[in-house]
Amino acid sequence: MPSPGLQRPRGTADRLPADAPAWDGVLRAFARECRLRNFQPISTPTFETTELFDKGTGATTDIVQREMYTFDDRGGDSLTLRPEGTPSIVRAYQQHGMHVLPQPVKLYYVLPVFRYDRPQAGRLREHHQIGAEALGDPNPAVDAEVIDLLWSTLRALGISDLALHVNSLGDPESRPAYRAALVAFFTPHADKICADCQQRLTQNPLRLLDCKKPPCERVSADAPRSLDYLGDAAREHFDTLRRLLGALDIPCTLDHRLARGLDYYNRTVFEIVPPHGSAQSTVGGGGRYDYLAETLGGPHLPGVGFGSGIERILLNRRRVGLEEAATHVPDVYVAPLADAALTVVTTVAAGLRQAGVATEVGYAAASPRSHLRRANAIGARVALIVGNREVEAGRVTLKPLGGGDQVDVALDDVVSSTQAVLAGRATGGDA
RNA sequence: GUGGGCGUAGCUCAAUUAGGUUAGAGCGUCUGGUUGUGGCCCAGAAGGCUGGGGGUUCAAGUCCCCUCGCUCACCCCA
Repeated sequence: MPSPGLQRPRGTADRLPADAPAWDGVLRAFARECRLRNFQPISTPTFETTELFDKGTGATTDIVQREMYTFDDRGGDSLTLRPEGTPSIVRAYQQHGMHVLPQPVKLYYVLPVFRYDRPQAGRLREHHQIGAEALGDPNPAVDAEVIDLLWSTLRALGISDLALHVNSLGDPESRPAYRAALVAFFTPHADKICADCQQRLTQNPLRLLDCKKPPCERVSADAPRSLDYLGDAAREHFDTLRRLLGALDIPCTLDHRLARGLDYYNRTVFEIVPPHGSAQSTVGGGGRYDYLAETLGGPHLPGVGFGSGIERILLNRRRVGLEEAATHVPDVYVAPLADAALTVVTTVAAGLRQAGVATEVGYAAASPRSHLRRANAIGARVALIVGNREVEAGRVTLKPLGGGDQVDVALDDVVSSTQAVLAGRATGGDA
């Protein structure tokens, strides 16, 4: 691997031509599911003011505390490579006055996100997410549609063994009571939980729930459940969501310990995970964030959305044994046998391309053997050979590479004859 | 951020039990196999400061240290 010279930065990946079909497949499936639900595409800058994430993502999150790529630009402004998509989308909603549009405003995006973390399988410092946000409507039917969008996309991609975990974190009014209950519950057990968790006890008690360490899990098994602290409205919201998920035939598991790592969630939180996944295997996750917009200094704006890692989706496609499509190859190869054929080759190729036929050319005169070897290696189905004989006669030799006799066609008929051969019809050329 | 494994041509791997001459092969690439015809086959070539740096030794791809990178687990997330 590391040959001399420059290497890409740690935790980044090159996406090579061979990877394109799989990647495009994800984007196409996602765009289709979005279109079917009237989600519209949006894209926002790769970097934003640091303040957006400090306030939006939340100062107590790991993301903000130790994972952001933050730098001062030459003008002295603090900027940050986005570590997630949601705050940018809410910011764009506010900045463009999308409250004048029919609500909810439903947006989707595909974007690179950056987090400084130790790379491992399924975890990169730059990864890519598909995501969607529905802004301006608090109804649980919107939550259901957002979850359905991600679920359906993954199903369309052939990954059918994933599990949906859901929970409700309640609203700001009920949160203090629940938080206090957690603290009251865990404090007597403080000596039995890990050091991290002891810190969480004061910093962010909700996160005590999803610690995977056995001692902590033992303790938290009997911990108070957020559902028991929900207000009537939040309870009804969650019940309706689960009913609608049932109507959509989306099986979901109630996970009392699902808390998510972002500060802004209220009510609905969800995650989609593979059957035997570990912590870093989450394929996608999201939730409702009705108070994020206010946190950013705007008017009240309910919202719900998700993000899902494209690299992890692809990992799961491979895990379940799905084959990816082959890369595109040209249909035709045009081969000059002599310098005098170069002009003809160029114009023939241009004519084919105008007719929509993918065409590769030989860029220099060479022997038929070497040209045909190359044509074969490239995967072309038809070779068009132009040598001195053809140039003089104003014709080209058309050779089907899958077998069959080669024919000699007039320059004016090259496009139609080639298309006929590609379509599997008789060539019509005179031999 | 914490711990473990690994690092030889573009790729997959070799390199004779405690180190020993010009580090090999297959695949791939390029060029040829007389006269204008591919796939198979044959031949040849290109391609490595053995990730990088330092150390031990008469001698290091092989041993030691550092560093970079990959990888696995933890953590966290997508």
